[in-house]
Amino acid sequence: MSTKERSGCPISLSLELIGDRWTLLIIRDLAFAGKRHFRELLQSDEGISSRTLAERLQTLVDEGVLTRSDDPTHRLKAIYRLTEAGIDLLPILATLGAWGSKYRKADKDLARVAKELAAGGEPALERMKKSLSKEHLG
Amino acid sequence: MSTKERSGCPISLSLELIGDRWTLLIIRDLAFAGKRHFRELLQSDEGISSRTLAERLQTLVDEGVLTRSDDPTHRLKAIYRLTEAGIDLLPILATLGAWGSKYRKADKDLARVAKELAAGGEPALERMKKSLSKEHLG
DNA sequence: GAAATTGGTTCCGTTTTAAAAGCAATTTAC
DNA sequence: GTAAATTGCTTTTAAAACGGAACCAATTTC
Repeated sequence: MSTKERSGCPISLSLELIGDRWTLLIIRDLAFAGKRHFRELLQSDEGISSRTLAERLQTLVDEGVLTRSDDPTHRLKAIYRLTEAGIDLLPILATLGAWGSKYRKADKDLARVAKELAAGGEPALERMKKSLSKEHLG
Repeated sequence: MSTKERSGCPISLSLELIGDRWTLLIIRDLAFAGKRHFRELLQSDEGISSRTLAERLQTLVDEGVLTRSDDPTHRLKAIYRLTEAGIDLLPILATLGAWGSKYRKADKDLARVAKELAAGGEPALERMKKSLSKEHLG
């Protein structure tokens, strides 16, 4: 993930940060699966390597999409949370999920969930954003 | 771009195909810039290499997101067009554009365009989809 | 006190990517 | 009619990204 920007196009700038095979899966697990710790995020079905996970988390923190804080109940644990910018990635996850449900061979149950979120339109997204704000921003 | 699927998650499946730094920029240029030919697509501000462009176009055709056809007016030219699946990527482009406009240092004018499309909501997207259908599906 | 758990780091081999040059077929300019 | 330009790629070479496995010190659990 290089840092040199290629153009001022908003789509391009987004892709420079989240345009890869892993970043949005990390966000997905923070948003939908309630994961907060490194070892939890390591356990995704897709099997991210610890090296890649560590690097992505670092960049996401640096770029203001996540925060990293100490777990008060366990000194070795770090807590990763979404920032407002991270929560605002939700519409992207939703549209990706809707497209994948429609055009790829997706798991039935997960496809249904994705379609429901998409069918709910902006109101459903706003509700979920608010819920995420409570969980992640406190 | 490996072909082995990592999970049945719709988001993950979408990212396997379009989760990289280039694919959605190609779609963007087909959808917003009216580009149709290889050399036109090569001229993006971001400077994709001809090797990467060729490989991406091939997979997108294979996966049913684009079509490739001969240009009747010029034997050396090929015409790339969006399929229905390609046109349905528009909401993803729109949300990516909106996020980039809000959280990255985007060009002012392009940010305005992106925000307008997002502000128009689903009706604006549907209108643009119909317009793209006319242009690409004929 | 030994074993397990924590968030990573290090190493190494493979895959992906960028940059540049090249190419045969065709079209355009003169 | 011929030389130059244009077409969609392919080839080559080198650099960067990535995956897998092992490893680590600090801490927590048993």
